[in-house]
Amino acid sequence: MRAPNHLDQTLLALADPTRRAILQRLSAGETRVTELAEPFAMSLNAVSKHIRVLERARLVHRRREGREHLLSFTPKPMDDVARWMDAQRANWSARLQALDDLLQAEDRAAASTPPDKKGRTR
Amino acid sequence: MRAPNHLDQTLLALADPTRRAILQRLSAGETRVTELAEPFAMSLNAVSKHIRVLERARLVHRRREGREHLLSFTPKPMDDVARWMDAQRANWSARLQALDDLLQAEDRAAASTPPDKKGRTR
DNA sequence: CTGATATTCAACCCTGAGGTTGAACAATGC
DNA sequence: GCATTGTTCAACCTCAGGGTTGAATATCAG
Repeated sequence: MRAPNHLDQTLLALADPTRRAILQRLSAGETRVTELAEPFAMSLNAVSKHIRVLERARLVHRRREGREHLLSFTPKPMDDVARWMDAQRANWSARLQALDDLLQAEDRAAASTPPDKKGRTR
Repeated sequence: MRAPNHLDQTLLALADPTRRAILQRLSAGETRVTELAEPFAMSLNAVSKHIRVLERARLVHRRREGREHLLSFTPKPMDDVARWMDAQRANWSARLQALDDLLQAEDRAAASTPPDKKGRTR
């Protein structure tokens, strides 16, 4: 029994072209379910399920107005993803930078001592 | 038979805490498979499968050195995700901005005409 | 009340994801 | 050659994802 966290659910929700298309459509404004489903080559029910996935990930908010359900895009979870990715890339860059510094230090050391075959591949 | 595109595969690969942890570990530098698997409460085989998912998404590159397989993080696919998200949020902001402009225009119009109760619910 | 429209619920199917275990393969050490 | 280490391959299990169809629910229009 896993307890999927928010990042899991957001990324999972985004990992489907239909759902990304839905979000794209919604970022142009509130839309009814049927209207949203119309362009897709699948049943209304299938789209309804996709919407539930997006709601679970809090990427979509539903507002009921009579028998119509109006959906809107709520971008906050994507900010969280962006933050995770930024952190990840910061790590990565930091490591590359450290590696670079190290290599330069080695070069300087090599320059002041008899050059004895430094194999810096790449 | 769907043909999942790169975004799909990248996001799917990222939508799992084990795999995100693997990437985090790898962003600190190249690591052997066994070493990578050690902290996880699952079989080596399970981790090996996760790695294959990451490779399929091109988030990880494998370099064979003797019997050891050295894995490294390759961030490019995450850049693509970042680009998609930026575009998405640009859309969203643009729409909010347009909405805002519209509302302000209406307010100005309302201020210069007798308010005649148009049922703008909410 | 009746019928049409908007939407979900429920049951089912198929495929793939994530895990297991056991065997196979490849490189190393003696 | 032989045992050991690093890693994958293969078969299997269970469960969730994404789709279908058919029925149920809620609202609106007459």
